[in-house]
This record gives sequence, C-alpha cells and structure tokens, in this order.
Amino acid sequence: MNTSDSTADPPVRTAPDVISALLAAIREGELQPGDHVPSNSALAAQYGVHRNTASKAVSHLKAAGVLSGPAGGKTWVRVKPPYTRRSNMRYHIEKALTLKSEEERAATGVAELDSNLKIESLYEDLVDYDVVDPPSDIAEIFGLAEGQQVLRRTRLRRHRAGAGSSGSVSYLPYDLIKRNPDLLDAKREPWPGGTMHQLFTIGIEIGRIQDRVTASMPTPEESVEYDIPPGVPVLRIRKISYSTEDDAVEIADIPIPADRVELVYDTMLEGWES
Amino acid sequence: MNTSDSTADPPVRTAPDVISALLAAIREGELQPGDHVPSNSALAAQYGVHRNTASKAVSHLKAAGVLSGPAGGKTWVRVKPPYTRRSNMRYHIEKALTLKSEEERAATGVAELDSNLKIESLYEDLVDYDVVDPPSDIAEIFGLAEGQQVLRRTRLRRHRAGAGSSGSVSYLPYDLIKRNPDLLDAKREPWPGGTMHQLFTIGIEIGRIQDRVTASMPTPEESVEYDIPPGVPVLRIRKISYSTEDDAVEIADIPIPADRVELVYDTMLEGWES
DNA sequence: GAGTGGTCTAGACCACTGT
DNA sequence: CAGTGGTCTAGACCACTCC
Repeated sequence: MNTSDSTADPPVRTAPDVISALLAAIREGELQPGDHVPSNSALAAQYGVHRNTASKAVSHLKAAGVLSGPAGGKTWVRVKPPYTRRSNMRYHIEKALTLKSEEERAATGVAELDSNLKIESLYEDLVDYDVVDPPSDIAEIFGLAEGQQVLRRTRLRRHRAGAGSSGSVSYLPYDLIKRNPDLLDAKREPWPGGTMHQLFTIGIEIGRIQDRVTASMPTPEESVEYDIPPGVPVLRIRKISYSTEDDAVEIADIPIPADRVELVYDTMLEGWES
Repeated sequence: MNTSDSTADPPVRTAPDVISALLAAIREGELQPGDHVPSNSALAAQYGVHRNTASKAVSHLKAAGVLSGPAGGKTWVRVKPPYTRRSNMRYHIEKALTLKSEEERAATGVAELDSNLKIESLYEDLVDYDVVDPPSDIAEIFGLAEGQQVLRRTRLRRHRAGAGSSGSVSYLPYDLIKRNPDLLDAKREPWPGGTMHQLFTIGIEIGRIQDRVTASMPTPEESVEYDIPPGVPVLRIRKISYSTEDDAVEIADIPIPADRVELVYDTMLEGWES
C-alpha cells in the first residue's frame, strides 16, 4: 500500500513522473512519431497534476528532442533525424580525388564529404565570402602578424521543408590565396567540398589534418538556425589543415548536432618489425 | 523611456534577466570563483523578483556549471576545472612503450595516457573485474557467438577532495585473454594504462585504434558520480582496438565531461609522389 | 532547529499559433 | 479570436545543510 510496490502504476505527482509516463507512452507505441500530444491542460487533467507541472514536463521533453512544436502551437512527437557517421577516412578520399578531373570530382560528390549530407534539391546553400580581420585564436594558429587578414567563408545549408540544417565557417590566410582570384568568388563552385583542390591550384599540398573536438550546448541562435533542440549538445569540430611543410593553411569550424552524427577517427599504428 | 535604451541598466524582471545580472557580476569580478552567492531570497529582494524566479535563475546557472552547491546548502561560484587535451598521438606513444621494460613504462606513466590526468595521491582508483555476458552491441563488434563471454573492467577514479572524478568501462573477449591469468587479476597493475602491453603478453599486436565519438547529456548518476554539472554535455568515446589481423580485441567506453577536455585527432595523409 | 534549495498548487498574464 | 505554450507572482511544503 505504499510506494515500494513496483508492479502497480505509481501515482503521478511530479514533473518527472509525467515525463516518465509520456516516455512510456511513446515507447509502447501509444504515441507515434508525428502524433500530436494532448495539450498541457489535457495532460494535467489526465495525470492529476497542475497545468504548470505538465507544462514543465513537456518543456523538458522538447529540450531533450523527444517532443517538438512551436510556442503557442500544437506539440507532437518529434521524428528523430537519421543517424550518420563522419569518418576521418574522408580526408584520405578527398586528397585522392584532388588530382582527378573536375567531372570525376563532381560525380563522386566531394562536397558531400564535409557536410555528410546527400546533396539534393531539397537543400539550398547560403554562402558568404568576406575578407576580415581574424579572431585572435585564428590568427594565432595561422601565425599571422597584426593587420594580416583572412578570407572567411560562412555556409548555411538549409532544408527547404524546415526539417533541419547545418552550417560551418572556414578561414584561409588572405595573403596565401590571393594568388588565385577564383578562390575569392563565392559562385565558383559548391563550397567547401573542394578546398583541398582549391589549395592545390596555388601549389599547396595538404599533409596533415587535425580535428579538435569539443561539445557544448547550442546557442539560442543555433537552436533556431539549425533546428537543434535546446537540450541536445553540439559537437564542435575545429578542423585545421596543415601543408606538407606543416603550416596551418585552412581552419574550419563545424558544428554538428550530436543527435544526428557519430564521429569516427581511425588511428593507424606502425608495425613493430623488430 | 522604454526597453530600447541600451546603456541604462535594464529593469530586471524575468529569470533570464537575473541570469544576465549574475553573469555580469561574475564577469566584472564582483563575484569571484569560490565566493558565496546570496541566497535565493536575498537575490529576489535585490533584483525585485519573486523567490521562485531567482531560484530558477540559480538552478539554470548550476546546470550550466557556472554555480555550484548542494540542495539545501549554500551556493558558490564554481571553480572551473583545468582544461586538458586528449590526442590520438597517445596511441602511438603507448604502442612504442609496450616493448619497453616495466620500469620504463611505470616511469613514463603509461596509465596517464588514458585518463589524461596526472596520477597523484589525491586520486584513488576503484577497479572492478567481472566475467559477464556481453551487451549485444559489444558482442556484435567482437563478432562473438551466443554464450561467449567477456571480461568487463570498470574503473572509477575519484578525487579524494571531491573535486571531480572520471570513469570508464572496458571489454575483452574472455576466450582471448584466458590464456594469461594475470589479465584477470584486478590488483595486478594500474588499469587501463597497460592494456596494449597486456595484450602483447598473449601475442596480440594492435594495428589500428578506432575512436567513435558522440556527445550527450550526463545521466543523473554520472552527474553525481563524476561531478558533471547536469547541463554540461559528456563526450563519449567508444575506443575499439583492432589487432594487426583487424579483429576487434578490446572495446573501451570512456565518458569525458566536455568542460574539461578537448579531443585532438591527427590524420596523416599520404604524399602524392606522382 | 533555523536557513536554504527545490518544487508543487494556484491564478494570472502575454505572445504566438491556427484556424 | 479562441486555444496553446510559456512564465511570472504568491504561498506552501519537504528534504537537506549547516551551525
């Protein structure tokens, strides 16, 4: 007759109780992905709690990416985005493709490598090119002196149906790439797929790529811009390309919603021989 | 005379306002790391909001890792843990050290490589060895048949002063390692520093290590066990060691609080030559 | 045992959505 | 314009901390 009974339904009294009940309903299939969830008032009546408590539970599940819906609008069970992988093998492939013809590169879809998304007409890319003074951390990695500028390329890939998007920012030392005017032209080709090839046109070969990986919560802007639930972390890759002389020649900051992508890094070890 | 005035202090009315005010006080140095924060009631009076609103603001900052303090106790500005790096270069170093003598390995501190923490008397390691039926995902990676078991080693590294801890779980196919009884002994040596060496004793050379990286929010248990603020994401590495025959021989799941460590992965690219 | 953090009910208001 | 989500004030209770 008390809470130690484990088989009978426990009384729903607190926000965590409501959360558990909703998760159970989804797990049991009573609520399917895409289905509308009853309103806060209806949930409050159904579970015998105050509307505020129901609201808090629904807010929590929205933050966790389980539910979705605009403020003031209806709420539904979120359709989870497909899970993909991003492997550092892509760097080997991209380098091998750099020497191939333009037709071959376009056919293989080099541009897909950085976004890890199939390029379809469903997406539109918004690209911006600017020559700017670099942030101090960028200048430090490039080893730039005061006053030396960088080319900043920002990309927002937006899903036309509003089902999600991804974006990134990349930097190149301006002194390095001004030798080839094509590299300053935003309309020249899909970006940033061919960065390695673009650097090849000015005589630079990439010898090493370093990914620095952190994770943090999405900014409110990222939440709305890239459709990241506010409680889902963002993997942040700072990808630094080094030339064969070991100079940093490109830096790309790539945010990746952690509920969509798994990062894979293979480290090949030398044999013992001895 | 309205909210568009940007220089005058805006009126503090909502929880986000209180959050901004507290962050500003910390940024300006009025509140130093370690300082006590006024109680919810005091903050409510100070900013002219209800105690509930102040409580919500403080809760949010605790979740974000800015403030800290037990429920029911005083609240203080959290001392941010030092930032370290975990590079895949460690794998090369660890392999090179495997052939060295035991003294050399102990002196170089191979065990530090996996934890990325200096081993001091401040820490105590709690290690558990079990032979168990593997979870299905583990069995699949190892390619185990039904009924084949694994050695599971769990480690909790706890800071004696309560300033944080880290932990990990690793799996080895039992059929593989039963050849060397030492590998079943939890007291044999600090773990998991010498896993590569331990596998060497049964004739296995590691040829490739794959790190699969994801991020998610800490479980409530991790929050208390490892002192991770509930709003700080956890980087999760599934480290898979492959033998030179490309068989998976060890799997380690390593959770890393994202506010303490940056992951670094170097990918070396082959030269063009042609 | 007083103080504190956390959270529930209760009622109210606002901004936005969805017809 | 009705419905909905979000959130603030208000008051209350509980568990825990700290002295």
